[in-house]
Amino acid sequence: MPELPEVETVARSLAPLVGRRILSAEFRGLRVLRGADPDRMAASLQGHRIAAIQRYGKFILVSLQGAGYLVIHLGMTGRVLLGGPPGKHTHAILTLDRGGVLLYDDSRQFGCLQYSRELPQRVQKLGPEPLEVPFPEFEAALSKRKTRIKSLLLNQSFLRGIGNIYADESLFRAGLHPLALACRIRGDRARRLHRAITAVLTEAIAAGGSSISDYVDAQGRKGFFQLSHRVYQRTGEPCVDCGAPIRRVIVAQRSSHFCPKCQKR
DNA sequence: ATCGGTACCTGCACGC
DNA sequence: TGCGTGCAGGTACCGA
Repeated sequence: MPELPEVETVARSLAPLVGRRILSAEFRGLRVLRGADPDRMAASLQGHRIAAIQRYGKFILVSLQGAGYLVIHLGMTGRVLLGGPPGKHTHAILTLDRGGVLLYDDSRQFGCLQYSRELPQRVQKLGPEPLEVPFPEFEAALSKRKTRIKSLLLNQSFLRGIGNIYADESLFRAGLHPLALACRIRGDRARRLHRAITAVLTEAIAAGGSSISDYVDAQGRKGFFQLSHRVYQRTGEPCVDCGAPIRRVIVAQRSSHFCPKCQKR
């Protein structure tokens, strides 16, 4: 499900939980706890009030008043839902005051929930926010990487929050081939990429993200940015700009969709 | 220090 | 109907 725009949408939809108290926590699927003890985790959460909920890259940070963080990553299929009956893939149930219930669902279990006093290492070492990184810093970072641009955009220590959809869509808008070498993208081409990333992410957030299969926010609402995808999962369909069939190649073990005419190395 | 390749899971669409 | 295959928004870890 979740890249920056989807996680941002989910985090925003959790806003009604700020100020509420966690009465209890129950964990079923233990894989999403990544080895943490479910009883200790529940004890760490119990009784604390939610001070803030924010997105950080693809993570959701739930700040507990004076008591650390509940750190949530949605993986590929994670969903956070306010209320509703628990299902086959419900791994966590948080009971809140005033009758609130927060469920964590995740069929593939690539996501995780973690309690931590400080921000965990893997969160701290993420790169800058794509919507905040200034162009000179972005260009300088590009110049130091010998890898292909598609791989680099997926690397969370380069920028935090971009995933497969928005990498492909950004490269299309910038007119850059996914296999282009990052260190050779300079000047005008770098500028175009920086602008494309900003535009794509901003538009996607405004659309509530992309609902590819069953992604919904915490209140069950779908996003509609999938209607604006120009290359992602459009293999064989005509390019919206030139009509050439969109092609698919594997880069960094992930599908890359691009227009062979509009996107140059 | 940086790369690419592999592993981890379940569900779905497709062809036979 | 059922089975095998390939594919899917993710990251962690390994060895080169």
